[in-house]
Amino acid sequence: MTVLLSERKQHILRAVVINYIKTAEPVGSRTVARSSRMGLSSATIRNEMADLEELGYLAQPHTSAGRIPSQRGYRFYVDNLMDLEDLSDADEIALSSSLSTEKMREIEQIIFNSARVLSSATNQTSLIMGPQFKKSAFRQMRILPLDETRGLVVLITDTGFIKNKVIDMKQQLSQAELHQVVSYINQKLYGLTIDQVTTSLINELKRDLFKRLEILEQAFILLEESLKEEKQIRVFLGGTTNILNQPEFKDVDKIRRMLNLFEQEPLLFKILEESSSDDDIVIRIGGENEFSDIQECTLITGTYKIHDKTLGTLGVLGPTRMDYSRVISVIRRLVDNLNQSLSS
Amino acid sequence: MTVLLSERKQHILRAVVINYIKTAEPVGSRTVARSSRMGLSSATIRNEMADLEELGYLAQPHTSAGRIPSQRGYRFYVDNLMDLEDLSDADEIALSSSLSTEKMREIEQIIFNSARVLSSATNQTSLIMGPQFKKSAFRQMRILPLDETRGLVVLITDTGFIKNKVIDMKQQLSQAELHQVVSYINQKLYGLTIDQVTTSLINELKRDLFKRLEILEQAFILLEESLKEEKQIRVFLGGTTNILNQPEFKDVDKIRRMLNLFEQEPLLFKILEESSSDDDIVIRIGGENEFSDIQECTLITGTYKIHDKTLGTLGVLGPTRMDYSRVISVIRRLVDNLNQSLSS
DNA sequence: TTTAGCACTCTGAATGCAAGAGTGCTAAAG
DNA sequence: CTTTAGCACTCTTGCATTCAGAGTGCTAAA
Repeated sequence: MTVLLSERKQHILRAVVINYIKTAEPVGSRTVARSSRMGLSSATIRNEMADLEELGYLAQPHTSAGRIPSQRGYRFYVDNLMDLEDLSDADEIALSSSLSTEKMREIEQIIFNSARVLSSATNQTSLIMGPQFKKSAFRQMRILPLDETRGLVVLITDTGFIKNKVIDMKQQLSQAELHQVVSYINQKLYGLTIDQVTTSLINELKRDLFKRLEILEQAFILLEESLKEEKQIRVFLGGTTNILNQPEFKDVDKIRRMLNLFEQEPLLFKILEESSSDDDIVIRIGGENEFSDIQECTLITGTYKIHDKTLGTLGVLGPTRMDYSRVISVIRRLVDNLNQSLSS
Repeated sequence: MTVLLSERKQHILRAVVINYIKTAEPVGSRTVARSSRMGLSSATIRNEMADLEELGYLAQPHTSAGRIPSQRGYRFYVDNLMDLEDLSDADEIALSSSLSTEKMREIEQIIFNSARVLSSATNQTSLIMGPQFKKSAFRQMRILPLDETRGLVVLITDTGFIKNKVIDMKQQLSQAELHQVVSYINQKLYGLTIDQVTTSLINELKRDLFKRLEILEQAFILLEESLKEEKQIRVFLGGTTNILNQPEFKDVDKIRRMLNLFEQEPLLFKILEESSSDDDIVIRIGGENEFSDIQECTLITGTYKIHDKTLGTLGVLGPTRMDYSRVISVIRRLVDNLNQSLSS
């Protein structure tokens, strides 16, 4: 996989990719000859392009059409030819302003907002996976009496999740008793990730406490339900309609398959998880994706974290013909922003 | 607006509507002659259909095509001709099973699930608006100390909303003091709807208490933010891709406009609110809709409530050619179900 | 009042044609 | 040996034409 292409071929490949990204039309030799001012005639370019096709970097929709980059061509472009410019000042301003909308309080809101910004900045569909509840560490549980027979159970994790549920208590409970039970639970569970709070552990707790208090059964139900419920983590989508603007999706059937995918959260989750890594940014071009549904697409993802602990992944999904450079810059920017906003 | 149509015309109109709903093809005189066994030849039917067109109940896409119902035709059908059958046993079973998935705990989950069920039972896109936070009555506010410097503020309404926020307290606060403040607030706000808790009322409270305690500022922030944040109520969508299956949406441009609409929650909210009423079920056919974006669609909505207090609205949005009878039955069924599940 | 018959209209699919874009190849020029 | 000009060839796209099929409206007879 070493670089075997002559300087000139690289130039031409680059020109084709850039041009195709911009116009979505197969690009012909004339166009390349004109755009890359290397003083060569279209005939020469033609020969080189034929070679590039032979080597698998370009493809031809049909004889006598221009060339379009193949998956391999994009890959080579991304790895060797693309220059990553910083965002323009205008972009930078636009982004900051739509992100910094004062301190948003809910973590969900931050994520949701990011999805919106990401999609509108890239004109593609964006996906964001929020912090995973199950990987969060149990911090504490509280029970707040509401009236004689009811109480509010609250469960808090280190990543800022707050789950709650109103429960009916069968008997009245003294403050002291309540306090005792709750602190016992807290002591047992503190620091464990939600993943680690297994049903058997809960049952064990129950055994310890049940003899004394049958009342809190519903508090345990909250715990147990939390475990189940969050199997599928929420994935936020932005700009799902952007995909309709792409000329590669003018076929209703393709659109249907794509939108269908978007409605299946668990699948989206898998796709994102699959693509998340400790690396900076992951780029999956066409067939490099595991999932057959998106093998005509490119997925670019970044991972945001806090104190080296991975929180979630965000990314952009679009046709392989996308503005790689720009999308990468925007994702970088958003990852930075999330890292920062969430460290509070 | 009295019924001026002869028995026979009604029969024919009915046949046309039913047929068109099923096939999505303009229906011609031959088809009607065959399907409605009234022993008339196609020529006779033809004359009647010409009359019905004159009267505005039918329309012709072009000369020498069959007829399709006009908006007025649908309206007449819905008001006078449609017979509402109960759901088939099979449907009934399918619905019950997907609805009764044990007691779901979160109100949001119930709503969300209903959206899914509604869309898949009707093959259309469904919209559901949850209970309106702002119309809920303040029940109580609590502050739960977490550690020395932080506390959890919890806000509870009569419709089961639970809002919470972790706050930093600048100074430590004794249990007693805390209790005093909180119960003062509760006393002042109890029973008011969130709508009625205006900024000025909050400021008044602040004035009363500030002198004593500057610490709780953030608790007030929760209150204030709750007011702002929930301006746009969540609208849940189900089966947005169903619309792609309808032959009337085979144009990418229409699809785009539709999906775009779906991304604009505030608009959806308006549409639903507009269409909600104390009546049982509201049907808006084509141009009867206020919003120009959906004037090629029919919106059928039902309103669910608890103890005569309106909680929210749910509905189905699809092409004017939809299976009115079935959709109405399903919506009725779901409204009943929601009324019941939410009365706990 | 109903019906049979017929001319007429419109759609949609199939076909053919011309223009345009781009290629591949060959032969000449550098 | 590399580059370029020229040219024949291919494929798409848009446009016009044709033709069968479906359905109508009208007229005249039952």
